[in-house]
Amino acid sequence: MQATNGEETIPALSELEGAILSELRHRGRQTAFKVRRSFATSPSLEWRGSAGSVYAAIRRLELARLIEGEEQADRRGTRLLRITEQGSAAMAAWACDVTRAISVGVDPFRLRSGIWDAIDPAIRPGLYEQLQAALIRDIEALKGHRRYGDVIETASVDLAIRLQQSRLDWLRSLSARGLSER
Amino acid sequence: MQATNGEETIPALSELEGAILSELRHRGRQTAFKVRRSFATSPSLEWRGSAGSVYAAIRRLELARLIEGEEQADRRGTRLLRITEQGSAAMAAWACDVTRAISVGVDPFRLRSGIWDAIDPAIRPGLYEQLQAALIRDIEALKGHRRYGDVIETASVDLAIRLQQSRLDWLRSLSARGLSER
DNA sequence: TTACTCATGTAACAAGTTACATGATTTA
DNA sequence: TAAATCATGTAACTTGTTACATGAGTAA
Repeated sequence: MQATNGEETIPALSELEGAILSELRHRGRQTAFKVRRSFATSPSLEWRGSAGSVYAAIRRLELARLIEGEEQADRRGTRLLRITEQGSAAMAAWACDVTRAISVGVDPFRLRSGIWDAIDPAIRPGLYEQLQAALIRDIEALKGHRRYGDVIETASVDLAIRLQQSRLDWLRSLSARGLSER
Repeated sequence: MQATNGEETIPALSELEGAILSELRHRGRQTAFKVRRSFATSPSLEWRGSAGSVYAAIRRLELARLIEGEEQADRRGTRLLRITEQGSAAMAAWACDVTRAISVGVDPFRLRSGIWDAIDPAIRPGLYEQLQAALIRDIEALKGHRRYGDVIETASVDLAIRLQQSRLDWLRSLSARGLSER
């Protein structure tokens, strides 16, 4: 996120900042703690939503007036956060950035896929077996998760299932090709 | 990546470090510059392979003795890098880490998918239109790219195409559902 | 000889991570 | 009342980013 330039903010939101805004937009007033926890239970390893990142991002968003906090009459200093109108606009711009939205992102599977073809042929079938089994388990877990999620989460989980399924299809297409060649 | 503990290295390679090792493993001796350039032309926005990160990662990998450099008889200080045996082992461990490999990663499309459903209905159809058009263009570009890539890159490009296709299918399933409801 | 590509990096900054610290409130 | 959960953060660190600096070799 960039700083204010004196007149107006030109917020190029990070993925975390966008996600925090959308969390507040769709679930209403939340404490920072709850925002953070909703990230912690996300199905991504890369997405820890650590305290250090979330509280820092919230401070940045508040400075840019994209969110506001209200102190509660509470001895533990609970603050309820809500998104401002400018925040909604910034979030919409972030969500509708087509170039960024369709970017392939950081995909650990894709990054490793080229290597698997060249590893020791003695362990390769076992690895493919493990990958397929892990993908199948993950798809099942996501399907279970989908039942309890709300509308906003459903899209995300649905896409995660499609991603894992397409990885699985790719692995199976490798095996099929391998068999036909022998 | 973790430091040596006096006796042995326990390298938990970052994605960049793993990618550098696999680049050297599969394309043979390379200058840091060429490794870097091969990342710069990658199809990911999140993957810049900036000078700062690549040269720093190479220094870390060299300190951990996962790669070695040889000075060339050259007045511009060209150094050819190659992977060591320990480097190959570390790369294999990194590539075969099933849990990390099947992680869904940071997916900008999935992160935004839940928001699109709730944006202004006046602009939503246009957005979906733009997303579909951009995905189709990207798939065409990837297909063109595939023809010139080597064996290692083919897997990665193939998976990128499958990812974009599954996003496109998801968008089309939304439109189909939307139409049937009206 | 001018411009481009190859090749090395550094400096300042941004934005994550883990691990820790502190205390209030609720539940078993 | 003990343990779990809610709630706030900070400190030290890691690993990326952009933008800049420097210079050698090559092709127009």
